[in-house]
Amino acid sequence: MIFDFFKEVGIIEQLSRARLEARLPDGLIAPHFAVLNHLTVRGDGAVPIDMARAFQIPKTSMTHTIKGLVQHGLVEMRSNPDDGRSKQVWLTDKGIAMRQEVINALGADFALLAEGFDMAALARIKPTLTALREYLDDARDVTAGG
Amino acid sequence: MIFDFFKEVGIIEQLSRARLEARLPDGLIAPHFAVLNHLTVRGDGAVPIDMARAFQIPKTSMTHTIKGLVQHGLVEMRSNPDDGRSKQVWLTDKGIAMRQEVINALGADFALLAEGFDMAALARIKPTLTALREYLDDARDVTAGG
DNA sequence: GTTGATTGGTGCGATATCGCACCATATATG
DNA sequence: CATATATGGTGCGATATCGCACCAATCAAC
Repeated sequence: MIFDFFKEVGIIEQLSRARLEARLPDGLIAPHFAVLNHLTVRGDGAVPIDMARAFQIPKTSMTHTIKGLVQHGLVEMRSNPDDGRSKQVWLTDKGIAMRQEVINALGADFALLAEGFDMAALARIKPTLTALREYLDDARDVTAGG
Repeated sequence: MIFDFFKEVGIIEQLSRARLEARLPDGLIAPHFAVLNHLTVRGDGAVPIDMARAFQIPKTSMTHTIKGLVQHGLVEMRSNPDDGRSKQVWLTDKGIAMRQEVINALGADFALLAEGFDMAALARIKPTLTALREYLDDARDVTAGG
């Protein structure tokens, strides 16, 4: 049944998140890492509201996550020269280093996974997951029956 | 890359959870529904600690979730005649009815999804997801590099 | 059977999520 | 350019998650 499909997705998300967070320093959780990663991959100095939209979370949640990163010295907030309302979030050297360490540790985790599980099978189903994600993303505001 | 696989899983989880919660009465979220569903599918009168283990969450979290369901009159707590330490969680008529209404609403959501997305493709990749979930589940305590 | 260890539940505190309200700034309208 | 509207950020309160500590009940070891 299709309901079970999403149940499996939920469990895998929970288990993989637990493994990620086991690699993070005390006091940091998945959303913190997601921000560091976003800044690295999509470009440093992002505006908080833009990341909130990218993650599809409320802006108050993003404010809170960034505050935690600032307190740990992993990012710093700067005023945005182009817009006095908004700010920019910049990685610190410590933040760059910490993300890299986590990436390295995750590499070991993935290597272990590859020893016991058919990674090619995951690569094979990834396009379908991507298509589903894109569909759900686009149809975000479409509701059945009101 | 394999990292992106889990990223897709995370996003799909987030989007599907949002859609589920849009179908729930005010004040109830996915974990509440998960408990109602568990009691319906796996058997009524479950012991809280057993559900906490099934969901792989701390027992304090389960206590909290059940408390919310009790306050909404959807389940009731009874003492366990077989073990004075533990309790049992039983669905109320209201709880049974509420779950069914949500199931019905989700049916409409799934029908809408089926109109725009290839459900057979999801059915095709489900076994791989199940295998991955089982693997991660079994290897829960195995760590790479300590 | 007494005693120590284990187990199930919960109060409490720290942190997370998020809606509401508010303020500062920017943009649009005239 | 004065004013209305929109936008970005944050304080606050409600609820969620979860580790720690504690208690009651059970089980294990003798």
